[in-house]
This record gives sequence, structure tokens and C-alpha cells, in this order.
Amino acid sequence: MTDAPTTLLWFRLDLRLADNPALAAAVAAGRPVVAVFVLDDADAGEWAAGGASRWWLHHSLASLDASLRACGGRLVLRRGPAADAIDRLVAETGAAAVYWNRRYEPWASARDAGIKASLLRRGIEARSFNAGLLREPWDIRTGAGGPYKVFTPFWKALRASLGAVAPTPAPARIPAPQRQPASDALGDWRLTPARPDWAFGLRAAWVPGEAAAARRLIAFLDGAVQHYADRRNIPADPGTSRLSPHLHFGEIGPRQVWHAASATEDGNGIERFLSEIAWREFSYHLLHHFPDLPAQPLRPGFAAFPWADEPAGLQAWQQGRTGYPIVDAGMRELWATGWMHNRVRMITASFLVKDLMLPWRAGEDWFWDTLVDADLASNSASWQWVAGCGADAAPYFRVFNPSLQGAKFDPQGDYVRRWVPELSGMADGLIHTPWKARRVDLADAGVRLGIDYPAPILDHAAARDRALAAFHALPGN
DNA sequence: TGAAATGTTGGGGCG
DNA sequence: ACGCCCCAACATTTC
Repeated sequence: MTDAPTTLLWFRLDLRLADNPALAAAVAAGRPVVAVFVLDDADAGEWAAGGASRWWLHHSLASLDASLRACGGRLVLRRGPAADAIDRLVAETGAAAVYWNRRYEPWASARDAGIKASLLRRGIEARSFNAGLLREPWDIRTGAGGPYKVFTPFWKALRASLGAVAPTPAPARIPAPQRQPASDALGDWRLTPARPDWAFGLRAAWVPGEAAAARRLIAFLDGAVQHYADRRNIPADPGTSRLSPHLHFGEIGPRQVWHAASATEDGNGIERFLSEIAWREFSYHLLHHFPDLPAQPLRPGFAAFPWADEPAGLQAWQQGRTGYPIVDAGMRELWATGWMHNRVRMITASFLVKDLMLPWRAGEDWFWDTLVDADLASNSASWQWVAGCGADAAPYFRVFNPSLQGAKFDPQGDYVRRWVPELSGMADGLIHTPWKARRVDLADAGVRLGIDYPAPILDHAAARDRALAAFHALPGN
């Protein structure tokens, strides 16, 4: 083994070349760079990537490998546990250093701390960087020195702590080793579905990868962001950025988003968009300081909440067969495309937790498996927010009325017609309440309620009363 | 980043 | 002219 010592660059949720501090540092170190991605399901346990995320990961890794090859390198694929995979690669390549960008999931940060300590003990340089957040979760502190639990003061503190945000460009060339270590074949990881192939809707909706992420950001800032403040709540409109999966996988980073958005003319839309980026930061802040966030209610009183155990209700929700059109449209959009409009996420989540009174963990698990942007911090924080047991949460008594939400945010019914086509013949004024339609209106629309489209599986007003009663029975309410 | 119930106000119909 | 009632519109409170 006479090859020169290398720098091992460990890719994780930072699948890009631009604004990648670990990559920049690896190139600057001057040694040949071995780039590796480790499939670490074993480390992640119950939070191993879900089905839709795995589809995205497959394509993002293929895209990253192509980008690396264009710079003279390639992406080495290995299976975890990560500690073993990294150790083996260090030995195989004679690595003098291992660099990576941080992850913040409790399982990942604990694991990474162990790996770093082990490398350092053996005299191997180990350095971690920040590619994924505007500020580290521990850098933002209240006046009393603790973590924030309310968004608005967090947002003020984050903003005040940010100086000039200056993303760094991708390296022009990445020095490659004489010999690349062996790599798994991406196809052997079976990240994409085969039989049945349920990914056709995902393929139609998304292009994973760094280049597509950059295009998506530019298109958004050149267009929809101007009306973002008003139209971001209209699910039938292309009014949101749709950057969430790109951000989750680190195909684009928040510094790049912030920098480009700050340089864009316009006030309201940009400001509102940046605050959504800040919600993502807030979620990571919470996950870091409250590592039980994915499983335990932040407000301990909720541990005693009498959640229902009703598999039929859960299945109706999952399959988009609740009989509430806006709810069903959202759940079907999720199933078909791996994504759901944010307004509809709130409506469907409220329906699960408050109308069906099913545990928010059940919704969290379903979203985890079906969303291409499934992110432990955002998913956990948001479900707790909806359920009313989280930080700065919507109060439990804030119950969405699905027909009113539909009438308000999908007034022409365009969104429902797209995802619940069996209702496409209904008049605008009836499409969110087909159970109130007269027999003749249903007949004209070609809808047999209970056959073509379900009758409501529950009565919203009664369900609301039931949920409020349960809430009031909790100690302290 | 709710909805429903309850309270208040003021215009207009009417005796 | 006046008081009474109704009720829509809006505000406030409550869940």
C-alpha cells in the first residue's frame, strides 16, 4: 500500500457539491478525496428512511455520483452500521482524515460523536461541519440561556444572529485517489419499488438532485414568491416553493436559499418565505434540545390523553376515504406524489388527531413512510404542533372544520377535482359538502354517495365535541 | 397557521 | 314620533 493518504468525505443529508463545507475542507486539505455514502438503516432504527424517501434517495445518489464523476471523482456506496463502514474505508484507503456535515437526529448525533471520538483516538483527523442549518441549534439561546419554545422570539433571535449569509461555490475539481475503493451497486440497494411499481406519480412530480433543486429555487424566486403571502395557502395553485425534499436531502442548503431570496426584489412574499425556512430551523432547534420530540408529547400532560384505537378510521384516512373531500384529496395527493400542500397537511392532520382522535404518532408514522420530504425534525415538530402538545402549538381546541377550510382555501374546488375525480361534476358550492347535496344535484354530478364516493365516516360537529370533552378531562385543563 | 357561541350595535319595519 | 322587535354585521369570548 503505497498510495498517498486520502481524505474520506462522508456524504449524508448534504447531497450537493455547492455550499458544502465538508467537501470544501476536504478539497482544501490537498489529499485525494474519497467520497462515500453509507446506507445506515441499522443505525436509524425505527427512523430509517421510509418508502418515498428511499425512492428520492436513490435518484439523488445517482445524481450526486454523476456530478462527482464530472469533477474527476465518484461516489462510493457502502452499507452500515456507519461506524463499521467508515472504519473499513479508513483502512482500505489509508485515510488521514474523515470529514462530514452534521446531522441532528438524536440517533445520528450520538452515533457520530462515537465515531468522531474513535477516529481521534487512533490519530485520524475527524471534523464535522454545518451544511444543513442557518445556525447550529445550540447557538440560539434565550436571555436565560435556554432553548426557545416559541417560534416568534426564536425567529427574532435567529435573524439577529445572522450576519451576511454567503454560500460557497462548488469546487471546480476534486482530487481523486489512484484507485477508488469498491462500491456497492446502487441498484442492489433496492431503494426504488419494483413490484408493484408505485413510483410513477413520484417520477411525474419530481426531479431529485442538486441541479433540479437549484432550478426549482430560481423558478420560485422568479415567479410564485411574488404572491407567496396570499397564494401559499391555496392548494390548487403552484404557489409554494416545493423545495422541502431538496432541502431535506441537502441538495440545496438553507444558506443558498437565504442568500438568493434576500437578493430578490419584493417584500411580503420573501419575508413570509424566509419565515418558513425559519420554521425548519425552529424544528431542528426543538429536536436538538428535546430529543424525545419524535415520540413523546412536549407537554407532559398529554401523555394521559385517551387516544382512540380504531384501525378502520386510520385506514380510511390513509386511503383518502373519509368522505370529507379536502381531507381525501390531500391524502390522495400524498399517496400519488409523495408530497402534500402545507395547508392540506394541517387540515388532514387536524382531522386525524381531533376528528378521529387517533394518536398523532400514527399520523407521524404514515407521513414518514409516504412523504418524499419526510424529515424527523419537521415531521415531529409539526405533528406535535397540530396535536396541541408541542412547542408554540395550536391549542387543542383549535379544530379545523374540513368543509369550511375547503370552501375558504379551495373555493372553486379545483384541488378536490384534481385528486378526487369522482366528485369533479359537483358544483363549486357543494363540492366540499357532498352529503348536503340534494338527490338531484348528486344525480346530475353522477355521484352515488356511499358508492362512488363515501358518505362522511363521522359527523364533524359531534367529533369536535368529543375531542373537546376529552381535552377538558385532561388534568390541568 | 380556527370555529362556534355569545354579545353588541344599529338600521329598518311596523304598530 | 316613538318604542319595540328582528336580524344582519361585527366584535368578543369560549372552546
